[in-house]
Amino acid sequence: MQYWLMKSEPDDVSIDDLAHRGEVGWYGVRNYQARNFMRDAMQLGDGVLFYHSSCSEPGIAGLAAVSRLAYPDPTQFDPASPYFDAKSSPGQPRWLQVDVRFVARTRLLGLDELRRYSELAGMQVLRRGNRLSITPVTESEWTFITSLLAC
DNA sequence: GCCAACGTTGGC
DNA sequence: GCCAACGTTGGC
Repeated sequence: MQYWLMKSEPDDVSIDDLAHRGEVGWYGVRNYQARNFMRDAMQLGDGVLFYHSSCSEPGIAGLAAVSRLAYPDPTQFDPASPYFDAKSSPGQPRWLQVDVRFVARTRLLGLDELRRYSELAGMQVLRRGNRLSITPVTESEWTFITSLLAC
């Protein structure tokens, strides 16, 4: 069992969208490091901090869980998709996704607030210039954040 | 295999 | 819209 922070642009898929749909495919990852986390490390039931990025209030907006192991991301084969990859093929898919299911909506735990806790100072998402859309979260970080959000 | 150019991410 | 950070591409 591991824990992850996964970024989504709320204009694309927000925590409310996930709450409404129950489960979504995490399509559109086009970074090898993030893909490898999904392929090699994610397990069913892993905890996910659902993070809203590229928006007016970036931060953690809810909780989710990995509900399906890595499988090919269908958008890579769709010429109409912005995530189309001509160098990928169904026989040799380059990009993968997992499914995540809704667990809870939380208050928005903003980036500014996250930065205030020394317990979270090591989080990858807080590092300057960080762009990785999926990052591992330690058990102590997970425990700290979920207890904050339970209040 | 180096590295400059380029593109993307994402906070501000 | 700006710009820092950094991953990717491609010429050599």
